[in-house]
Amino acid sequence: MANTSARMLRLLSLLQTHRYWPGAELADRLEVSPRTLRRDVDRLRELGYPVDASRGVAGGYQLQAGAAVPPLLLDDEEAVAIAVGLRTAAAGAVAGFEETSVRALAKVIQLLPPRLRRRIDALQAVTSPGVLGSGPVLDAGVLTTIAMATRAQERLRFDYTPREGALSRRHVEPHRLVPLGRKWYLLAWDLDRADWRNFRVDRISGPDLTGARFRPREIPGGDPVAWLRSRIKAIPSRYEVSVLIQATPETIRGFVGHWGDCQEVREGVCRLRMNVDDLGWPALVLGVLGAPFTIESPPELRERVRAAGENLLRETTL
Amino acid sequence: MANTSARMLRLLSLLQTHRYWPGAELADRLEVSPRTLRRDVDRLRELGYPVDASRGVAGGYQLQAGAAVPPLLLDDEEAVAIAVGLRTAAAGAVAGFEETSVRALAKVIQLLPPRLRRRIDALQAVTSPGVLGSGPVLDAGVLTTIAMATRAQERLRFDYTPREGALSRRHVEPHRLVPLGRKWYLLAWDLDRADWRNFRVDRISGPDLTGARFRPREIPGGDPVAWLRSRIKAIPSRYEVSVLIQATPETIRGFVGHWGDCQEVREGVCRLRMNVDDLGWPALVLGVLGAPFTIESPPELRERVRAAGENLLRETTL
DNA sequence: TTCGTTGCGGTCAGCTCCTGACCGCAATAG
DNA sequence: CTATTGCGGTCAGGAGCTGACCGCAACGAA
Repeated sequence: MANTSARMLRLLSLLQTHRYWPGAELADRLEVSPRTLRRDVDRLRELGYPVDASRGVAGGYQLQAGAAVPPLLLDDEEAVAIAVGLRTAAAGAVAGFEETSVRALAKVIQLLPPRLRRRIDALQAVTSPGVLGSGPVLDAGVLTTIAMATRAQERLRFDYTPREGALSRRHVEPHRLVPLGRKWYLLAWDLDRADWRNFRVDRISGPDLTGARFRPREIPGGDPVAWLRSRIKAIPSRYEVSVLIQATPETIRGFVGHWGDCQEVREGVCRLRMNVDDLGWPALVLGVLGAPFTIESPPELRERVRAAGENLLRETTL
Repeated sequence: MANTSARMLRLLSLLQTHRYWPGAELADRLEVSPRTLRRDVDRLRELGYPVDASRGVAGGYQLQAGAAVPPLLLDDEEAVAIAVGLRTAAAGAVAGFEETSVRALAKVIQLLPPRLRRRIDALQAVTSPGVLGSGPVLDAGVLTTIAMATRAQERLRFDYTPREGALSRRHVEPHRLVPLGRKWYLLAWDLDRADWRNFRVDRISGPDLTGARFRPREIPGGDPVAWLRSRIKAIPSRYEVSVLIQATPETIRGFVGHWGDCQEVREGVCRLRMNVDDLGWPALVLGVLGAPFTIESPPELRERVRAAGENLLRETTL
């Protein structure tokens, strides 16, 4: 408690919160003399954390950005916000960040006190609406639990419903979570079958950490992603969509964000390209934009657009 | 360097990464005797970080979740993932979390080394698509800069384009960022006008931190949100959407997530309610679901859906 | 069961380095 | 110019850190 290390952490924490601190106040809070505070600040600087100081009336100390990421000292709210944000990103809201996000999430969650975990779970329903038509909605709790088990090298039990076949309880050593073609896969050593298996995360339910540690086995070939790709029968076929739209690039980007690439081909006309699994999404973008358009590819989109249009015009009485 | 504090941080960092560490290896890495390592572990425990130890062959140390959030020691990737996730959440991907997210984001960003900030900025285009039809797309960089200025109590200059009137350069003391009705507002003391003003963040461009500190003034009344509400002429009128859809609640929730409230009114028919600023979004939902529906309110939605349907059926050649 | 491995914690001597007090100096705002 | 605030040198005292050594307690494999 009266420890130097603890005091340094508290000092870092103080510097991370308010931003500008008079030296006297810091010294007071840390219950040391101003001289010792100056020494502590020096120590932080030696550790690589750039602490700025300004003199004169209303001078003070301030932690700046440095070369390394300093230990983040978070309060409850911030920690929850970070976890929620990461969950959203992991669920696919930010393309290309799924895996990194889920790794960071596992780290954060593991360190979080149980009460905060519960708060995050309670907010589970509040995850992003996903991307329309992006396929089955992933249970963020399931994903998180698996990520934690993978990270902690803990055996995992869960219920699995294969594409065809009945639900069964599995017992595995989770090896790695891989996002592939908009879906999450768990690559694991199946203890009952004594072999490597992959599982689609959206088919997993009721995951339980067993608490039993294991020594990670070597994945054959060494590259989990390559191995997974070779094993998955069908990566969901994707459509390459290309349409011309009579609108400004800004308007279009406002709707599709980064989910599509928008190029102006001539004054007032843009070519929008996107890769999707489901054609419902581009169809509706066209509908809601309400601008004249031409479908270049794929042909299936034309069918889909027609069907969507007819459905929209056919309001019924339920 | 050979400091105890530094060593404790390194130990915490090690315990946060791999998860299970044999004592001998930790002692080796920290270049101390095993006895000292045990003492360091004890110190961590005294500081409130629960470090588990298991004995026997393959024993080791492990950091568990405790009562407080320990200092998060992140590597570059994790830090970037967190920032990107928070940005996404702040941009409105997670309802109700905008403000908390932006506060946490400001904290994280400020501590991040410049090279990581650049990486995040480079990923700016990769923010979430927002919610379709949610209005103007917010520049995450602008929002972040303002949040940093607010947090750091630094004066801010930016270009502002009011709803009516010409662009002008402003110089303000940023007081608070408030998300209101799906838009962000900056509440600030305008230095040129010597009065409180509020600014819509999506009308702000080219924000610059001046580096000049200021002592925060008292907002009249003390409640920034209340003050802001009273000043904003028109909070964007919201529509209360209510539709009947012939589909299971699960299907509908899979698409709308938490953005709507879905109640089964009778077998196979649900009532979906949502509050939106823009009718494009509910129109999209109806279209993508592709199920029979009845619009209960508002009447404008019927127009909108009809227009979208007709537009879809009228492909042209551009 | 037995045995090896690994963590636990007491004790001790040595000494590092932390602390507070005191000082004069430098930068900054008004 | 002056008050305020941070900077850093020096010193003496002592808190507390370190490594070495010890026997003990879990744990798992043979």
